[in-house]
Amino acid sequence: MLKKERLSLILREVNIHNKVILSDLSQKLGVSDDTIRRDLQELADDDKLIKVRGGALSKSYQAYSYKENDIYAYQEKTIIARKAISMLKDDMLVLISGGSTNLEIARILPPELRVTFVTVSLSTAMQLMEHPNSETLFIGGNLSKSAKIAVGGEVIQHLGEIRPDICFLGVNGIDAKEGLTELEMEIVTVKRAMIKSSRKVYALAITEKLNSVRKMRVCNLSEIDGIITELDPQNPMLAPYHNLKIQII
Amino acid sequence: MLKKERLSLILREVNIHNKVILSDLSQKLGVSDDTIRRDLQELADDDKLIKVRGGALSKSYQAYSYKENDIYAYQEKTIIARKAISMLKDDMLVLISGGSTNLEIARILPPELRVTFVTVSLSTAMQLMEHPNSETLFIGGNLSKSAKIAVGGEVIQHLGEIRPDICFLGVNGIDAKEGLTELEMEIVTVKRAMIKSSRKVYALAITEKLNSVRKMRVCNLSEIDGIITELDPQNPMLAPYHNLKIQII
DNA sequence: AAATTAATAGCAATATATTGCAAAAAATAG
DNA sequence: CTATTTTTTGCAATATATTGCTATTAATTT
Repeated sequence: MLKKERLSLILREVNIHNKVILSDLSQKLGVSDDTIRRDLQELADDDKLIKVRGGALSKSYQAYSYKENDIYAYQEKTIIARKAISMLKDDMLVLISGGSTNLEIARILPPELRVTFVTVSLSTAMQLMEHPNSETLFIGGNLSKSAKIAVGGEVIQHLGEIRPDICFLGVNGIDAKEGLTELEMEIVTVKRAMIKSSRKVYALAITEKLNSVRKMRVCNLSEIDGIITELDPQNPMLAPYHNLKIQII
Repeated sequence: MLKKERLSLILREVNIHNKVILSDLSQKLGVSDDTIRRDLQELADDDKLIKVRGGALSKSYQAYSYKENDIYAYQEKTIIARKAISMLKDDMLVLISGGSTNLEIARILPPELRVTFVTVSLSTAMQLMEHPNSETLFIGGNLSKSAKIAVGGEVIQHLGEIRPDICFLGVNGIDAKEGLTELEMEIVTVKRAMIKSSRKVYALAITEKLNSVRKMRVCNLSEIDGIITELDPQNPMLAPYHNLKIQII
């Protein structure tokens, strides 16, 4: 049996039953536990399932048990959020993706700012509701359980109909050569549409995300206008990005 | 059984019943008390529940005693939610409005249920994201800060394009003569569109809301199919509604 | 105060993970 | 096709996690 076959069988199994037991799989497929373990690891790396001790759970099952609600790298994200906010002016139309850095922007938004936000992210929208002077437009569609954002054709179409002044894009992977990368195709599609519709696009990236590459490419860095990090723009870590004719903020 | 599964089940149990007894769990799940104790400890460390001597309480139950406004009349709403859920069958298209009773439905939804939800409410959508087997479609539009739901023409238009099997409508005011009433015109418009598009419409009303009238009328009671309350359908308080040829559940 | 019940800590048995490694299989280049 | 390189696989040794058990302590009830 080819490895690919095995992988897709495993994936099918986990999607049907919401869980798989490692030892069951190794027996059923006639390979060693180690092989299955590596398979599950690989699928987990690709975000296709959740690996747990002794087996795996489907991504949707995961919901109940492990939710990452702690705000990781909080300090860094606040710095990025402040830089981003300083670029906003009254009456702008601002497109804002999901992710915790964008959530932080929504949280620390100055109350007197009067802008209209457009978003596809439930959490971001929720936070924007707290702001007294801004309007929020939510672009609806099928909701992705993993990212909690609206995805699909309808979203893309809608994004094509607006022309935001600025877009703050949370990133999963960012690399000078490979550009912006993501884990899920659905999200890639939405982000591409966001980039296309906006006059200016800034990627928000904490140091940790710098020079990391995921499976799916969103775009080259030349297609966006700038990167906002928590570092000083002159920091040597940002050197690889200085040759690219994009702003480093 | 995988550990994560067990944790999920416990969390689910505690969310449905508001409390769990340690020994009940160990018996039901066929593991030792110690294991359950450690599980509860772990979930408590993750802030998913409140560990108490001999068992655990759900966080929302705890919240009930703190901030009454948030999860007011929690018990009653859970009863209504259970009744509503009993009407759902696999593969249904379910339109669900905002409000805390609908939130409760989303919260205690049986994991194995496979339905597609359509909603305009951010909070409801957020909660539905936790469900492993259901799809959720969010109808986007301008977000209303007070109700945290999408409103406006786009929403109305979209609602006209779907044909849900059933609609659970949270209500603000309900009265035998005046019908369903609301405080804001924007919401009235959305609710009317929801009623119009759905094959069956059920209003969710805790006793407290019965016989109350707000400024804006949504519809007469003859225009909906039934009322779900936490009371026994034969309860005298419901007498005024029995003449109306609509279901009392 | 005595009896009951639950929590804690330490321990042992078992199950699962990780790592490095070598053989086998597959892919690639010549 | 053959030789070479890369990937995949199973294995062994070691490390870690999970679980149930016991003894002890703490809390609660009678």
